[in-house]
Amino acid sequence: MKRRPSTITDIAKALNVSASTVSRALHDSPSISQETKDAVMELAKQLNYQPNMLAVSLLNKRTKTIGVIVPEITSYFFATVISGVQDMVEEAGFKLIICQSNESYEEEQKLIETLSLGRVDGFLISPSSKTTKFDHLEKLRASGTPVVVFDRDCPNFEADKVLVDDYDGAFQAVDYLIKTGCKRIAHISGPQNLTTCQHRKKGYLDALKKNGLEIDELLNSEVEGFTSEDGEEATRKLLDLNLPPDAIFAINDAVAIGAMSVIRERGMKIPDDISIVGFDDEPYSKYFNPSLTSVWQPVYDLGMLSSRILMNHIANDPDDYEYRYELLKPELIIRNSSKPLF
Amino acid sequence: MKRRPSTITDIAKALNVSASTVSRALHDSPSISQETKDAVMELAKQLNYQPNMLAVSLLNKRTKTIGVIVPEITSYFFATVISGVQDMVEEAGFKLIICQSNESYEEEQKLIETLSLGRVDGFLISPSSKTTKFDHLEKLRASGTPVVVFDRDCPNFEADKVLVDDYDGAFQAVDYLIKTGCKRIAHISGPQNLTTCQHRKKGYLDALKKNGLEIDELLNSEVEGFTSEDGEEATRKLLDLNLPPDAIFAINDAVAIGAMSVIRERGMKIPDDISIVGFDDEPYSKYFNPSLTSVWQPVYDLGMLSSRILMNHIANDPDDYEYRYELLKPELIIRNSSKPLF
DNA sequence: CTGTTAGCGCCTTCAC
DNA sequence: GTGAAGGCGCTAACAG
Repeated sequence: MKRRPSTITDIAKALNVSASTVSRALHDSPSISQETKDAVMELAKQLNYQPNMLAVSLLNKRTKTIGVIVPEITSYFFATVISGVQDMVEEAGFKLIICQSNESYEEEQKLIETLSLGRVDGFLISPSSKTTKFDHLEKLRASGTPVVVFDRDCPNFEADKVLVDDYDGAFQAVDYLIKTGCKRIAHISGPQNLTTCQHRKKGYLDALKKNGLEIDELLNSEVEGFTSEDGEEATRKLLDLNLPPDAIFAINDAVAIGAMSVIRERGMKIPDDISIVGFDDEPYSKYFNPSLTSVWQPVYDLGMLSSRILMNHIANDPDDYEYRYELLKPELIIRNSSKPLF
Repeated sequence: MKRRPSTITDIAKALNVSASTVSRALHDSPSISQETKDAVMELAKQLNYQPNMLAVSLLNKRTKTIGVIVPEITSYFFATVISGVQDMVEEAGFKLIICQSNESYEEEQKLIETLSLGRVDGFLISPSSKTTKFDHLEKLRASGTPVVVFDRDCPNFEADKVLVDDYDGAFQAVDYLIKTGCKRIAHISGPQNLTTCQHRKKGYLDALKKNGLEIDELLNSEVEGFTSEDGEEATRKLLDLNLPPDAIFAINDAVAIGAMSVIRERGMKIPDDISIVGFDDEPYSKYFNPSLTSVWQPVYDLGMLSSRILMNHIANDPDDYEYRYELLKPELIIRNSSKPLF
């Protein structure tokens, strides 16, 4: 049943014309008689001819494919970014090869390697939490492959970057908690070699300082991963302190959810005994009980913008290209896991 | 800065040998002197030579790439399936091109078309909820491209299939609700041209019948999408009935979550006034308040198995290939949104 | 051990 | 208007 796909040469032979003529006819070149065109077109349809993009790519050195590397695909955040990317590049006729590094530096390296061999036209990358060296990215840059870094920054690596103002988001959240009367605000922070986590922590600290609150090291608990289980564990520790917190600002919603569950277990009331704020504003967050106050990020737009910049860079790559740096603004969404302002 | 990647010919010229020799040396062919090999290897490293997979693919007609088409990538279900697929095929050196049809038949068609041009070695497909004709898939089959259909069946289309026993999952859920004393059990069903939704509905109906409960058409509310918002709307209707239900079996967790929120709004108690059961057992479901009883599916395994079957089919494709049909078993996870058995 | 030839499928000169 | 030739990068015969 498996038969060889038909080629331009097949058509040429059957019609007793040259392959070039067929190629031109298929591309509707003006220098081909209508007669020939019609004949070619018809036979092409009949033979179910489909151009072999591999051959075309080999010839003009462009695959119309871009590689996307994310730490993981199952999180709402990255899945939505990808969705935005997809919708953007599709119009331009680009395909996506999506890969997850599983937060591993080695896997990330290998993925870039492999995709390079396939000659993707550009990369969209959010580095793993273990990535601290960027040689693999430098290599891409050296070879002239456009790269856009998104969400998680790669310090000292020059490229187009589309990031979120995590500092601002965190600052807003904590400043708000303070204004609602919280005095001992804890932070469950993420891996500190991720810029996003650094910036959120800094935003937290600066909000405390600005409001004249003392900084207590014990109130900062760092988690390895980003799951609710991580949040549960961190929260238990915080609640076991001699002076437990009256608010928790969590690195993300998943962790916040874990925190809420532990707090409920202990019979404490949210937000009366303790306020909770998350980060990401996942779709479910408003459905929790109480609904979760969280920092919303323009995730879909992040994907759209990153890919637009990449496509632009690919289409038009002068020697004096100036890297773009975009910082998107997050927004605090106030719900019932924190107290109202008045 | 953008320089042409070096090729086998570059190395050959520099070393005054033929391209074939270089090719053989790079592949560590036994018929090449160690001397030459060393020289080639060294220069290759020096020039940062990377084989052009496009050329290789063009030659041996295999791209080591498989196309994955899902309705949407942002749902926990499909994202996790993809994760399983990724982990499986990676070992075999395959890449993934992941695309979402956005539940549109047209987009699905176009995606298959485009990926075919790129000569992917096989397809992993879960059809859109609008897909009722399978000509696009038949075309693939005719061209000899292996296709594995997963989760959502394509009736009358012959292919490898890896599905979940949705009927069984639904039956378990509803049977359990009845055993805990529920008498008026509603079902919020999904688009009925999806086999998954059909089967869940049938499981629901059969469980009622088997237990001698009357079937009330009013207790079945069908939603278009799979979001919590859809669930809210459907639930409002159900609660507004003259004889409202004392339990709701929802097509998935997202819908169930929406249902819970409406029920809380109305001041009713879960599960005392009304029990809720979802489907998918998403990671957050156990963190809701009350935690959600749900039907768990072996999602990751679904991805692993589907891709294993596909890779197998690709590697070894005799004329008398027998399509495989796998039906994975779901499992009811009992939590606090439903009453205990005793 | 190594080189030559040919070709994967397509397109782009350069001829006529 | 159309054809022939050459080449994208690589590999698999077939010769030595």
